[in-house]
Amino acid sequence: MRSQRTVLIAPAWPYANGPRHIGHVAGLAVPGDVLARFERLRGSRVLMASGTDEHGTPITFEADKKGIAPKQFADENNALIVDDFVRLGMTYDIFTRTTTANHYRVTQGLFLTLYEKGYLLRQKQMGAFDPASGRTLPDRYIEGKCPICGYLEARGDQCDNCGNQLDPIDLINPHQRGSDAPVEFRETEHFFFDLPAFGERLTQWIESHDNWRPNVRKYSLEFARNLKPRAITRDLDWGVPVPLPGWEDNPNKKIYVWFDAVIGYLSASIEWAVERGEPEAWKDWWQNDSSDHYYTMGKDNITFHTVLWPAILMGAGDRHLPDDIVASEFLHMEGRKFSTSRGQVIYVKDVLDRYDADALRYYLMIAGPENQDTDFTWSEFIRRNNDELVATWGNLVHRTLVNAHRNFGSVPESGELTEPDQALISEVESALDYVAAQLEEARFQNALKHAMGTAARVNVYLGTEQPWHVIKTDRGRAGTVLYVALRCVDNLKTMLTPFLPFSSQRLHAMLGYDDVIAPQPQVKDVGTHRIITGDYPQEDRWRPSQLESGRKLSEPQPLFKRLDEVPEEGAASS
RNA sequence: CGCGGAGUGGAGCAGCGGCAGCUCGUCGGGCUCAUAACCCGAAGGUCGUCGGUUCGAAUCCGACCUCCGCAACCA
Repeated sequence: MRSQRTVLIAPAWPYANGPRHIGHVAGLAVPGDVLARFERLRGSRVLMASGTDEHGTPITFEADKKGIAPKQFADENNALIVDDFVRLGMTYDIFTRTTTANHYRVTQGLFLTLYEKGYLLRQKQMGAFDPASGRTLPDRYIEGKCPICGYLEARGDQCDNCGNQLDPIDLINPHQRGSDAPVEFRETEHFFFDLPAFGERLTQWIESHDNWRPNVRKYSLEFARNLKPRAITRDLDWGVPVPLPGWEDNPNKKIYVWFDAVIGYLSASIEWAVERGEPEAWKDWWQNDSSDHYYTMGKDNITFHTVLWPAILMGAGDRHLPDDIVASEFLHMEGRKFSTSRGQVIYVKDVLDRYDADALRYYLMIAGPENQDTDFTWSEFIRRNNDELVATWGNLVHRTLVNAHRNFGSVPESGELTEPDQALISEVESALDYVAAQLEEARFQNALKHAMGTAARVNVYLGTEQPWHVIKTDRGRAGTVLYVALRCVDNLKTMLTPFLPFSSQRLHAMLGYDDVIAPQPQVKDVGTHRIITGDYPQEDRWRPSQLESGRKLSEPQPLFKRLDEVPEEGAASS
């Protein structure tokens, strides 16, 4: 009897400044969904909560360029991202937004708690402003002549020519990026979060997590060793209002986007609980020592989840800290880093318009940047699909089902099992345990490779036993071989369901089952906004197949499509 | 000397102290139930460079070279 785990899956919040490319979903969304599906399949109580991150200067900047309000810009991008994620089969229990009343309330509540406990410091600093709007200008939105090397287009934070770190106020002739608009420097007052107050606790806490990937651990420790108070308010008209007298009504003071974005994990959990009519249910995850919290993200987001967010949680008190930080590296395309500004992008939508979600999910999990930066190429995508997904797994399923369906129409009776029969079954069944152990540690590639390798073993078994020959002379034995193969396929289906939910559900039906093994998310309108949610079964089915003889098999259809065309490079770029 | 990651057969990756592995590709063979799919065998690497520790190093240590990331907004 396995004890039920209570698991929070917290994929990083995509920024609503445009559609998502495949690098985004490789790091945060797909790994999170694989974990969530796996945990639900083994009966864990799962809450997967995320949403779009919609505040901050870049949103206002992009909205201004398009001549629309920030909220409208965020609305449009949220809709695009929601669409991508639903098509990818991301089973969020809730995927919401940072522009909801609930999120504002939770963020302001945490702000006030930290304020009352004395963790927020007021400090004056020099800030850069756009004189026209009064908004903060982030360093990288300022350009000017480098005071060190004289390069004309040095950015406020760094000179791309000489590589020196700069302060925007030192630039000669500073102006706003992409225009001649002037930059104004003036004194401004902000709240700073007293991170140094948590330095020691953070260091100890990080050191205690030897299960984290080494780069996450080392990088975070280094960061935690050198903490400075960090601004959590900005001069901006777009964001969560600062909940203090004199600030609340100031149209140009808002909470800094990084602070409100990480709070989303908690606020979304609360929204989910309220939405389902159990307003206290979020506490089972957040005020429960024995729950497990997995955060999935790209490597550039590590310190937000290992230092800043934990510090906020420590400051607030009585909230569960992250348990595992599943940070991926970066995905490049055709040798170059993805870059929206350079048009070097493949959007999720463009892939899904042409290929099945499972093909993309497979590629991202088997060849994605789990341990190091990897390079996405179309030819490799096609090859992985054809040589691995179609040839190994798809073909095993198809040849097994075709033989069984054609000759028996249902799961055949099993005669006495030979030693090879039993050896194969036990090998496949032990793969269930191995894959589970790997997934528990977020070692996706190991898990998936092992499952695929096991599928190859079943192909060898069929090649050796040759039921299509044996049936001419010994129908009983042929039936037994196919029974063994079907049971193995059934087990492999279980292992692969977290990775390949769409095809696994179809296979499930072909094997004669009529229930849902791989549920899919839905979009729900909750009045003020739309969320991704779903009703996902959570029962322990990560167990050896009990496939019974006589179960009717339906007409087998190929699980995956073989792809012939290699698209031209950049075909999906825009 | 800012900090952290990574450099392994043609391609993509795993291994991280004990004869160098996997998938694909290539070559040869087998099979033909299956989406020209499946199976067997072979060739191919002095594991970025140089030095050190060790009975023994891809694996530990040092130096160097190359690539990537870094406090928000391209994950």
